[in-house]
Amino acid sequence: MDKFDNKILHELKNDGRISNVELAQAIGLSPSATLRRVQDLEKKKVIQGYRAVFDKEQLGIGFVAYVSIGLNSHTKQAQLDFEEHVRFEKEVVECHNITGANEYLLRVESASLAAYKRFHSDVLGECERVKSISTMVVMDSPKDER
Amino acid sequence: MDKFDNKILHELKNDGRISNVELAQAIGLSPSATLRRVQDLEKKKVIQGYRAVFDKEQLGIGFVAYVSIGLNSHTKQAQLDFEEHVRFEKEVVECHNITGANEYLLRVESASLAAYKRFHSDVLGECERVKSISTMVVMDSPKDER
DNA sequence: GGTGAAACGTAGGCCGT
DNA sequence: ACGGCCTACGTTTCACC
Repeated sequence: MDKFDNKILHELKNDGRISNVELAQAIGLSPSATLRRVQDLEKKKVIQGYRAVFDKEQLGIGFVAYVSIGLNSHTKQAQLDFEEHVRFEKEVVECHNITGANEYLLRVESASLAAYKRFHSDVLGECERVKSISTMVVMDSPKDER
Repeated sequence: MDKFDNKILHELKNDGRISNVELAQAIGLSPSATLRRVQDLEKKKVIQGYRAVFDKEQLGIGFVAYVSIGLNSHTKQAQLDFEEHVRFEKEVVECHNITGANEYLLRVESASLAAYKRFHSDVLGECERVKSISTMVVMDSPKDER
């Protein structure tokens, strides 16, 4: 992990589809050496993959919220039950197990407030393990580098 | 935005570097038609870009937390001051303006707990607008599709 | 790490529906 | 307006230095 590798990661973060020749001249190495490094980083799983990023509004995602969830039991089984409950809900984009007053923090992306209400009642409200739900609606994201 | 476009987006979310010919056969169209659609989606900014995703642990990110921030003033100026304060902090990966008891939710990625402590004291503690700080340490992320 | 050449993919014009 | 075919061009990839 020398400065060339760091440059590679920097470039690939900005543009995951940059061509190998462009990448090579951006970091100051030949295309073949660059390719070997990239392949090596992929093999070592430093680079886990590549993803396209989309405009949520144009895809009909008009409502984003972080939802803090408290469970009624602190057992491992309760956690597994809850995780299973949200795993296949496509509106749940992230699920984090956190420290603090509540056990979980979700990022939920819905089409609208109405759609979120449905999610709130039908998914979260129907999970027996859920004790408390606290919704933080995202009004703006002045920084989002993920 | 028909079913072909949706398939394209689905494939590019899974693998942003899939080749056009592979993408074409995955969605059941010819390469040229596929390419035109992809270029069109890029032009319309439905596809905003492509990014490589990395293994944070291998890059020395051993500590991730969501931090809820309350300000001591609800004015627009206070918000702008705070946003400016975190904009150039590279440990702050996300900054969301939210509804609820506190105004902001940050995602912070640090090398270690010690590094986070430094961030907590030197960055957040030194911002005069900040009234309350509540840290939720991420212990696990059973789902993270971003 | 660099060079070169073969294999492969891209990108755009053209035609048919 | 949209998909398929064809082809020149560029890029990737690998054996070799």
